[in-house]
Amino acid sequence: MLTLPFEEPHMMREPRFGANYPRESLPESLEKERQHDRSNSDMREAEDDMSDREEEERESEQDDNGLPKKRGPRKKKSGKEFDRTKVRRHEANTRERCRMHGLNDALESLRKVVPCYSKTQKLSKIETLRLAKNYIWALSETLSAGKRPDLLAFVQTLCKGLSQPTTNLVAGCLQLNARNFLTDHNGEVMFSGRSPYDAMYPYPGSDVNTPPGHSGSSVDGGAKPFRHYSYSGAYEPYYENPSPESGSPHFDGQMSPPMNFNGIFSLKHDDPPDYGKSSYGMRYCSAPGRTALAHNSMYRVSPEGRFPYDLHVRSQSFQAQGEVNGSFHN
DNA sequence: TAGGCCATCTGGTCCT
DNA sequence: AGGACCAGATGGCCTA
Repeated sequence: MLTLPFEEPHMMREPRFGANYPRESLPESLEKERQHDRSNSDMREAEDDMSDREEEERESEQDDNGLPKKRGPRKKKSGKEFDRTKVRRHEANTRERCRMHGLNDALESLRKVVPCYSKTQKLSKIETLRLAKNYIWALSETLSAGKRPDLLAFVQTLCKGLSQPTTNLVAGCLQLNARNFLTDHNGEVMFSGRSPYDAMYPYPGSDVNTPPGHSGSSVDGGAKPFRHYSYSGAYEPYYENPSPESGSPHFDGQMSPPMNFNGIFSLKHDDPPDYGKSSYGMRYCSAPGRTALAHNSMYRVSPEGRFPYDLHVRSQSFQAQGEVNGSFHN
């Protein structure tokens, strides 16, 4: 169906800034799209005349019951009524744009609190939602387990159901070898590596890392290709690059806010972030020597450096919730 | 060039 | 009546 606007030519030139739209209070996000909008509206303006004609033809085709309309002179809206309809439609369009911008702002806020954030390589909407769901799931499992989590299993849970590019991005953010988190055709994350410490930290339960909506999708119908690997001083093989200063090819170097300002994942940080000020959640270090412990950590790295990350899952997570809620209530 | 992603317009439905 | 919400349609942009 060809959807064409009602706007009159003079409105089409500034489709976003009709008489009823407060320019002064225009959000920044709207301002940035003005240029883009103009190009679209120019195209629509050329089609406006045809729009009116086609609309009238549509109205004449069927009645309220979907049946062909009775013959006779079609009731035509008066010019005043027609103008009012157009104005209302235009106002509705403006409101709808604002609503969608609010939705996008909220989504952007969500992007900033999931464990993989990059201004230059933004996650798509659907991938943001998937990653957020996985993140919540992984954190919930960590909480319910009541014991130190498995790093790789945690990351694998994060990557479940994500596209390969997103998986690469997440792995890049975490400075892990993306090849260890290959996603198979069923959307399951396949781990190609093998930890010699698998038996050292056996994970309780068999399905604790399967997010809702991802169960039963494996080929064998029950067994998950998702294996639980523990982390120890021998984790170096899982890094794409031993240098903490280099990321994956898809990673632009900007860490997600959990690393940048929330401190969930703390890579590339020699100094521990100030958790008392702004951070929450989980972080882990990129090298055994980088203990980077917060004094209020729930989980701590063992003296042998077997567990190079720790968790902050109590008060800091509530802080995080507050931040998220705040973002969504802007 | 095809496909993915996105913004926008639009009409329908529901609610106040 | 009017606003919020939703989903379909459409076209633009970008990338492989």
